[in-house]
Amino acid sequence: MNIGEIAKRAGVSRSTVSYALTGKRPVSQETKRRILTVIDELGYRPNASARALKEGRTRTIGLVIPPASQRLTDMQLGFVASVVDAAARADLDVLLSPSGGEHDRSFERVVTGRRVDGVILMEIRLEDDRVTRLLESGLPFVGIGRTRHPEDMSWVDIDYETLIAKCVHHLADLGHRQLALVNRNAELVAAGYGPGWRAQAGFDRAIAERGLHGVQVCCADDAQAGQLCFEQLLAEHPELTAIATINEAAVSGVYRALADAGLSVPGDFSIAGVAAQHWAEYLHPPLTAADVPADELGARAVELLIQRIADPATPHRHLLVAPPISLRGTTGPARPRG
Amino acid sequence: MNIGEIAKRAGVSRSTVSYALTGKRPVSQETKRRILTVIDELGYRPNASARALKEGRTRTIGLVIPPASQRLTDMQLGFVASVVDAAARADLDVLLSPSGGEHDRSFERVVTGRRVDGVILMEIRLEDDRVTRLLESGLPFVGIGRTRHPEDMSWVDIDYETLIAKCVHHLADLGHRQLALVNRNAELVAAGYGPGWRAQAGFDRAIAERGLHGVQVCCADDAQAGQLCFEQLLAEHPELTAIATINEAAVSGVYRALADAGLSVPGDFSIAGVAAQHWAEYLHPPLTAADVPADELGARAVELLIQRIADPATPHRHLLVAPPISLRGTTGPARPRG
DNA sequence: TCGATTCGCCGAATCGGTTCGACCGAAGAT
DNA sequence: ATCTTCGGTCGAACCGATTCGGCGAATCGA
Repeated sequence: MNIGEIAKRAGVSRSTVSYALTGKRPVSQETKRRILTVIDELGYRPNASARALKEGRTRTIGLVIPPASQRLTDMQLGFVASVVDAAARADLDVLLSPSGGEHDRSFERVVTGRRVDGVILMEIRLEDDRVTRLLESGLPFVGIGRTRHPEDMSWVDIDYETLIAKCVHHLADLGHRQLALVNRNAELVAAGYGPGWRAQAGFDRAIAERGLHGVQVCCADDAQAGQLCFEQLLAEHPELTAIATINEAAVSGVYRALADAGLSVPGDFSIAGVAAQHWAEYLHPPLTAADVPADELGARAVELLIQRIADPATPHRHLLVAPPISLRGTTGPARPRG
Repeated sequence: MNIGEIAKRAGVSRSTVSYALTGKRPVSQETKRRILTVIDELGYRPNASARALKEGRTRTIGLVIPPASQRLTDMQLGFVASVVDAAARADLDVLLSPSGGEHDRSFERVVTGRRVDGVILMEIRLEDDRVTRLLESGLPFVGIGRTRHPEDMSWVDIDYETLIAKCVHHLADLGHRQLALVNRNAELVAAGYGPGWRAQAGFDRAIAERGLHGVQVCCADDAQAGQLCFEQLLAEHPELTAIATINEAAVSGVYRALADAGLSVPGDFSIAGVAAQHWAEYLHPPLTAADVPADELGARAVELLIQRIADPATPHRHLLVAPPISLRGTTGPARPRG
């Protein structure tokens, strides 16, 4: 069922069929009607590979996600969903590549085989081999997240540094003097995961500015870990009265640990964080947090990518979002514990 | 950077380069070495579209997921993750198609443009247009879930009917007489979503067998809805002492509603369900549930699909899993409420 | 009435691989 | 010594689309 078959049955040449479909040259009403009728009867669809070969583009974008082994956080899921959705609206298909490590076959295939017109990259580290590979390959790409040298690439990102600083200031305003930052999992942070480092930088800066005392802990991205991690934190630092966090998946575990310790929120303990809006509202109690518009960010990343694909020479664009903190009742005046 | 360029620089013909890479015909050591050196220097990779065009296969599978608008449940996420993972292990790429409605461009593109060698379909309804389309297109596919005529296709599925019946029997054994089934969201069930209908069938059957009294409610797939829905259910049916559910996302809302009503689990109220193992353990308290091995199911679906792609004439294969119920403490002896 | 446009269509080249038939020289069989 | 076999290579066809140059007929202007 190829274009030649259609041409034969409609009594025209193959090129005429092509022009009838694309409209790139005029075709008479009558001929077009005949062609479309045949196409309809036979259910013909142009072969995507052939078209891609000739046109030099695949109408497909790659989406590089964290490896399947680790559960996606709600925010990451929001990114994926909105990227897929925005791509579908632009009639682009999405090729998924679960790639985290250094040498990943899936990533190489996607980047290197001209399978996609561009790539959206998630979970970027400050130094990221995949970014290097993409830059030297010349393939258009957009990061959800950025490296240490953000001017070299296009990206959308969350301003964790500012947001965590804001959280600290908010808590300091409420009288809290002893704070902790609950970061993402240790390996990720150790590997130079951008949000982890920037959150810590923002935390340290704000702590210093306000003359507070702060500790930082890494915690695996799930509720169980959050619970354990926080129990330990409470035991080692009984002076703490509040935490700031970027680890949305750990928060419900933190809640449990607090409940088990007989501490009320926000009466005895305050929590402020950065989380996908959906998730912050979903938590019980709803989390006072900077509401990250994950859905919008994914869509914007696709927009940027489409522009870069259309004109790879266009200057890099960046979108750094720092949404305001929504007060939902997990932060309150400090009350010394004893 | 095409194969001709490599051939020229290595001083051989294009076919020799091809044979050196694929090994489909012998090439002398010396020649092969020269070719590989050039390829390495220039970083050449065969163009996937050209290869797909000639070979007639794309080394890509399609994964049809629910539309991005609705949040994936934990179980669905498990399916996606394991499919992607299994595909990557088999050196297959995964093209994502978020398709729920009837006429979906993304789905049509994937199915019809020879973009993929096969498809894995999620969220199947008893009567499903997408299955019909796939059957008439002749494209190999495997369902995670099955239609009303399951013999016509290959699938892996969860035996919700049996499992919910088991839950009911388990609760009946504990002395519960007044049960409710908390189903998935109403639109899905109304649209003929297989698990929804089969769960209800199993529920009705077991209720009848044990001479119990049962009600069924549909509930949107999230915690808020679970809470509201369950509050209403408690109010309208104060006689209930237990529920069975296939709606894992709603369970934590149910917990909240119970806590708010001052009812303890399992002292005052029992809950048994069907859920991804990961999720059942994650819940607080951990849910007594049939542990669905979501990770395994996705991998098995990919296996079946690979077989069908290799030989489309192979008879259809089916995998219906009915894992045992893991008792985790959310079910206990009935105690009349008053 | 005749040359210049315009319209509608065709044929052929092209994208970048794979694959098949053929060829050549060297080694083995008879 | 001749015939076969086989390893190693080449050239050309092919997959199914897009696209460009060109060509005949109809239309237009002068």
